[in-house]
Amino acid sequence: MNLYCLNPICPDVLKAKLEYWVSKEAMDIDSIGPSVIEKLYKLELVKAPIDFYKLSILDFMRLDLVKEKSATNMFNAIQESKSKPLSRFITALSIRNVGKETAELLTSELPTLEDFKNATLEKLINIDGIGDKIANNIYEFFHNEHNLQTLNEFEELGFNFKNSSALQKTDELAGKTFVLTGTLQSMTRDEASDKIKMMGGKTSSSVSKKTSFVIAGENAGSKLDKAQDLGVIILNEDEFLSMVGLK
DNA sequence: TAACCTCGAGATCC
DNA sequence: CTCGAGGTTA
Repeated sequence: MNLYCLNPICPDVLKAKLEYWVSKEAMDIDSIGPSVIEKLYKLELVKAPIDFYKLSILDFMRLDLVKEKSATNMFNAIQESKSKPLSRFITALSIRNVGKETAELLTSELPTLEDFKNATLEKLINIDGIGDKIANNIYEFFHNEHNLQTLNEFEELGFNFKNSSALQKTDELAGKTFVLTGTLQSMTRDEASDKIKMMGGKTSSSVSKKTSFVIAGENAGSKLDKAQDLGVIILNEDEFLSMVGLK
């Protein structure tokens, strides 16, 4: 069972949400990390994600962490994040049990923020992969007065949710599920994952008997052991690159 | 047979 | 968490 801090203004929870907002799987604002957030929070410049978007370059310089150049980078990174895909924004909201994968699933059915606000419980529950828990979490989030007010503020601050241009997909890997483990030399795991999806395959984060292939990079961990236990086909980097036509 | 329950497997969350 | 299989109930 999971335990959560029940204090609604618990500083550690608030800071964790801010860190999650900028994290790679959410808004991916690389130039801002835990130490900047710690200072912004301490100076009461940022208490919630919306506050990031009200900061000036001078505010960053006030932190005594960086000079003008880095401060400008941080400011720009925040402004640019306003055009990230809606799925990233939904992920970043920290709705319980709604992470990257669920957010992507949701935005494929609900392409605009309005769709989220208007979605009925029934509509949410009828989305494949969404059950009553997540449906309720989403519904409640988008029917909470404070949340709606904040969402309006985001929109007023210029969020426009550019969706990534849909490149042409193929179906060579249709029906195949891949699990990546370890470090690849020629690309990151995200890049490999994108390539697999572009070719119609799926990626998963855990190995099971439904896994078609495990791609093992350097220092592969327990997923490799599990693949061996289950007799799942294991590919090294070269074999994977050949399979996807990159070598 | 529909409604309800529990449980395991698979996948994801943070 | 979600889902579906399989058992139980009425």
